[in-house]
Amino acid sequence: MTSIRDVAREAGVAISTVSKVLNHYPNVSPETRNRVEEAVRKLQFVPNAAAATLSSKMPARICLVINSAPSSRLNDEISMQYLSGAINCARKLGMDVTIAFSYSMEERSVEASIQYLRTQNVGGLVVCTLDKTQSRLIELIESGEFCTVVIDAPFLAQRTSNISIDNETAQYEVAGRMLEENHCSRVLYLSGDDNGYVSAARLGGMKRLARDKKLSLMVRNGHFSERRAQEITRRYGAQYDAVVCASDMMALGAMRELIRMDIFRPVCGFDGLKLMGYAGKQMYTVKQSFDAIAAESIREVQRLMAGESGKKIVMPYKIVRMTYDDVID
Amino acid sequence: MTSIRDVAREAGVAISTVSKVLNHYPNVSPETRNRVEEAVRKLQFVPNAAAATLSSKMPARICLVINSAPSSRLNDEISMQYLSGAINCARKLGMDVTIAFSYSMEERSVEASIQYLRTQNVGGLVVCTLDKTQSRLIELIESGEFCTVVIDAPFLAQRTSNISIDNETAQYEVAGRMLEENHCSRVLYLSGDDNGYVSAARLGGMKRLARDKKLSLMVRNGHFSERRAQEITRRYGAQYDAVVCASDMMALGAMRELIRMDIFRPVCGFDGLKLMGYAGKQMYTVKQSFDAIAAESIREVQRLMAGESGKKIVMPYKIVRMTYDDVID
DNA sequence: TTGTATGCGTTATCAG
DNA sequence: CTGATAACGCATACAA
Repeated sequence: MTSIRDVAREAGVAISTVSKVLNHYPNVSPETRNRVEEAVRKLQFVPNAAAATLSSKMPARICLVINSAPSSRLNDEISMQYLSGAINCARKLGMDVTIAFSYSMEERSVEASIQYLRTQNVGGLVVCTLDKTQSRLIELIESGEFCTVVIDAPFLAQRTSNISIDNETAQYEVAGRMLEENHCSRVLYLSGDDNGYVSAARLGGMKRLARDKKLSLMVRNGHFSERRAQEITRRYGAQYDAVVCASDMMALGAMRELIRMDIFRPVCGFDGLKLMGYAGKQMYTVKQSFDAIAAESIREVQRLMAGESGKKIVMPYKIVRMTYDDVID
Repeated sequence: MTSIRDVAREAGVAISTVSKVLNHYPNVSPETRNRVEEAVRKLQFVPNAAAATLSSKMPARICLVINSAPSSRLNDEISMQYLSGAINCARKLGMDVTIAFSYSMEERSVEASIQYLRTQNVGGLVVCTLDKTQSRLIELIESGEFCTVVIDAPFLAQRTSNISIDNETAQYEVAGRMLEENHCSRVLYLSGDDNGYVSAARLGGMKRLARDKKLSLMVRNGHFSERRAQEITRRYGAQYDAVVCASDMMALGAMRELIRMDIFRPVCGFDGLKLMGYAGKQMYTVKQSFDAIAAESIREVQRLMAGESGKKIVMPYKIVRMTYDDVID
């Protein structure tokens, strides 16, 4: 294997000079820089990342914690976007990303996870999907052992940042838009589970809208479950003008049931899954840019690793209408 | 940071002895082994992976090449299963997995990719999704630069293995089962694109079935596209007894169109996506265990890296019926 | 601006 | 069975 030493010899300079060129240090004359770069090309030199991290002692790795329980397969679309956003961004920044699944972190003790991450030279965590049942992961975050960015959950500390869209306002807006267009005033709201960190904010947005627009509002807990959404809609759907859902999956269930009942009620969801195209009718939803969120998370965790302190980041979103034709290929 | 040296001091042995214990070498007395293990526990010692790979010169990393173009979001379910299967298996084997997206490999020159992978200490590749348009990735595979396992494409060489289910037989069986149950003999077959490596095998299976069962068979290229499947079904669906599709997405499109046309024809797909539950009717499909395939790929690439030679691996599958109720939560 | 020398935490070789 | 010690490839403080 060709090393930095060979490059140095080829270019007729010292090893350290090569290193400086490679790492874009300022104090190198253009001339030597050229010589070195040419030698690099000629020898097809490739720096060894392991040696670099070992030498610099800088843990350049970030662990992306994602969720993919068998039960959530249909949400994989979201996870993949987190993944690609994070990986592409990290690669640009020269950081290395390793993947962990949140369910597997729940299977091990916190100490075991910490040990594993340390072994892997992980210095920062990006937690993509978190609910209140994931006690070990939460403990890991709160331990402050690693710089951490948590998506969609309100953790904040010296070395912990959080990032999300403004769920409250988004829910307010998407519901408001749909209700207005359809002249509805009696609303059935399917909220998310209490274990979900975003549920409260979304519910809050809906309640605020109800106050502002003097809506009659009934709230039922759909637990982010398509099946529950169906059941609730079957029972109460006919009595309301519209169904507002705190997630796309629930919106799908609600719409499916309404079609089965052969009554029309506008429905809106939340997240912008492609799957929404299969609802059968067009639907409003809140489209998040998960890859942008993940990219920003990577930047943020890098900031934290550089010693900066944790903060709260709010990302933009869009209200969109999705139909089958927007979605299929 | 506590290192192997500290452990050695604590246990009163040499560094090399600690290393031997850590790596489960045979020639260590149970007594010293215990002393070392205790010291490890006491100091909460965590070995440094970077130093290990640097020293052993063994590239312990595997790059998993997956696909997640925006157009294929609905197939993310498959990619995520590949991902989790690979990562879980690799972790058990103590191998490190890094992720690359196939579209980003097409954006760079082959040399650049090789260089990047080398830098990352990658010794093996697992390519999850490949079609004939991905010329650079193909070139990379054929360069033999890395030990490679290709899923669902017939690459084979000294350091290249391939793995897949028996697509020919699977197509034969799933179509056979469905046609028999529904007493159909006139079949519209929506094949995959010629760019897909599995298309020919699946088509072959269908043709063999047609011969064996004396079916009247019409083949149309659906390009793995839901929309195309719809169009073809609209045009020809009424003239046939059943629609057999080389992918779930096409099956969805076909079924949707049949429902719109308000005629019933049995449809079957291929892959076992959860999304199939949204077809509206129950459907037969071929369920692949993508995570098992990925896990096996990891084991295989490790075998290749150990110097063994490439081979062809065939994985099992199941014929299943999927309905909405099987799928939703 | 360039070069020298030391250390990062392991593994592996080889002598005891 | 155990212990020195030399790599591994690079970064960096320091000397020139």
